[in-house]
Amino acid sequence: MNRKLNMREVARKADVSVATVSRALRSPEQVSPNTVERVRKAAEDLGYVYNATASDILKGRSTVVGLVVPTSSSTLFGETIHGVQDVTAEHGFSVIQGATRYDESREDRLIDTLLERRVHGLILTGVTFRNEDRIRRLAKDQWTRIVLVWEKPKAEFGVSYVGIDNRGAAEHMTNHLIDLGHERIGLIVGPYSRTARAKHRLEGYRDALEKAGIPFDPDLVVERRPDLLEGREAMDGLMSLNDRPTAVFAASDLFAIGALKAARERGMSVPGDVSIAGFDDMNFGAYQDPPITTVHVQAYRIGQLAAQIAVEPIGTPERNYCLDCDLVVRGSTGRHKPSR
Amino acid sequence: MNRKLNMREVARKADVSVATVSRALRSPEQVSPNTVERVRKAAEDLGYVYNATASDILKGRSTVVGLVVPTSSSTLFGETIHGVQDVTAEHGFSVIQGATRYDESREDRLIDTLLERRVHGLILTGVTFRNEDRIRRLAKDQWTRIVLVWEKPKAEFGVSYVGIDNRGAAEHMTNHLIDLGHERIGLIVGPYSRTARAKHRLEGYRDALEKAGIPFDPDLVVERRPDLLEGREAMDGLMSLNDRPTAVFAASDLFAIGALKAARERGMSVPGDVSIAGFDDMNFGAYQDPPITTVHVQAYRIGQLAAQIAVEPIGTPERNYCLDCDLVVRGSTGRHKPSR
DNA sequence: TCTTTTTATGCAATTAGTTGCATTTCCTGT
DNA sequence: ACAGGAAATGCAACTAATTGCATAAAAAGA
Repeated sequence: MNRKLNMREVARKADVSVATVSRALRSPEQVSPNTVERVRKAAEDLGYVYNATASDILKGRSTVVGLVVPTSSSTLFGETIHGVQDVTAEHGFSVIQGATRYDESREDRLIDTLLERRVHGLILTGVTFRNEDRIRRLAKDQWTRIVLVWEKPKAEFGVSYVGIDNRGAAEHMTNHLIDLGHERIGLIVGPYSRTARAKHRLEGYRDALEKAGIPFDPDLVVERRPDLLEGREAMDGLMSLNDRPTAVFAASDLFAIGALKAARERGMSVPGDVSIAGFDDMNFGAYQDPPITTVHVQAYRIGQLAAQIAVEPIGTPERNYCLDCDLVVRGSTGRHKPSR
Repeated sequence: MNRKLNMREVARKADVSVATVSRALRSPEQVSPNTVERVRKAAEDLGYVYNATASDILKGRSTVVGLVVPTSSSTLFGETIHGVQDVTAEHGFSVIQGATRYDESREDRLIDTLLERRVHGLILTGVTFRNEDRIRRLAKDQWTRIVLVWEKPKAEFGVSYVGIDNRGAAEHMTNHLIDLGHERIGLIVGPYSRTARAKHRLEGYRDALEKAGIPFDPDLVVERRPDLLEGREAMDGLMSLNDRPTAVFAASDLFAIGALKAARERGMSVPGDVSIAGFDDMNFGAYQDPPITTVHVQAYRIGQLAAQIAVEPIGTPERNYCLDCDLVVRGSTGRHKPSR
């Protein structure tokens, strides 16, 4: 209806100046109670809504943070998103969000857009190597607060991060499988050639093998985009090998659940015929049959911490957190039976 | 670093006026190729980034849409979010997103914030009855384009919507169970006292019972917040009844997967001892053992359509879509065996 | 060469809210 | 009653980008 409903209109109605309206609504202690009431009533009657964007512009700041996730349809990143939203809301910030869907050009465009919106902070999950340089430059310029999430970047990156020790956790899980007597261990892993998270999980897997003196076999490693169907297909491939693995480390619970289905379809029992281990501890994992052995990640907490860093004033020194993540042993992994 | 890097700076560097900079960057055909080049270079050198927010303010429009979902950690709403993001991005819009987490006060505050950000459109998923009046008023004022999603609202609501016929689909699914010979059919359903989506599913269930001449038993209806654990607990309650149901319609796949686990824990076979039907066709459903019979919903498409409506110019008449959703019969439902 | 037309660029006002400074109003003390 | 101080309010400039109008410069036509 009335497209230009601004403080001027309210001022006219309340018979005061715009300045007074601004003060009455935003810092009422500077205005007489009488006037505050009159202005409030005028605003109410007109249906006036404060314009946060205009305020941001004028004050030369921004109360928006950008959030980039690989996908919005994941219970795991969902928890992180909730953590971010809760903390930003507390500070009066809004969240502009976008999903890359593992597509690098979408990632590029998303970051462009967020910068044009002048986000105060930028929380990046699963950035690809391609954009590393750009991130580093942005961080150095100090216009926006950059927070890398879910991954601990290289030491002298000069960027805040909130992550987990993917490499250590992957090594830990692989050791669990080795301890159960497995020697041929398959790995289904995310796009390790493009993201650090997947790369480090692969490295952890190799570390464990090496320390145990088990030779690395590239045929046992499958690189896939994390999702159920890809996990199922990857598992199917691994199970078709001549000398097939007796355990599979599916480095995402999505892979693991897909793999579980593939095993079931082949009439294989888990963990009787093959053990399956996941990563991330997505809520669905515990509801599978058998429930998935996995690595627990404090996804919500990660989001909270990232948001806390992101909303801090420009110029605040970078902060880093590396969160613990524990092995959760459930029913999908078991002792290797050499009898087969 | 340089906090006030604006067109004025670029203009100074390129030795032209701000007006020329604006034109060179945004509508280069109005400026001589020579100058365009000089301005572009200056902008590049300074690391200038266009300020979309300032442009919005001046033009008195907004290129942001607000998106409210019940939860961000759902593969289902995730698809809708992707649909929204893809279409809005095509039109140069950004998405400010928030999750209510089934909390009404969070919903209130979220809508407040989005209005203060002057979103051009507002896509609302799972609004509670509490906010219905407010929505109706907002829609009438025509400042923002309101789109209700995932639910077909009452006829003369005067708001755009993109939804499914929850009532019809629920009736359809209940009929499926009745056709299989079930007469005692449990229902685990979302907060029907607060959201239309759940309410209509309950009504569809009752419609089917009534038409089949099966008396409605309130003990068989459990109202819960949609999530795995709640589904498991609800199922446990239903299975503890003296005259327990032989089939359970879990009106969300989350409930269904939780219920499946509860049945398993009690040593009951599905569908041998009890049939379980879900709703929404979340990707995990097909990966359960047995795979869940459910109602397929075109979640991504819903998001696309909603976004299309949301980005249309203010004043465009409201549009409505009611999408088809098909029954997907999988392994979790089977014929009732009176032998028990 | 001089006009006419086209093209390019600058000026200044505009959007909405904020804030330092100036002014007015009110209250207190003498 | 009047000065002094405090509180309340208004004025106007500011944030960044856009655009109608005016002017300047270049190109085309006579």
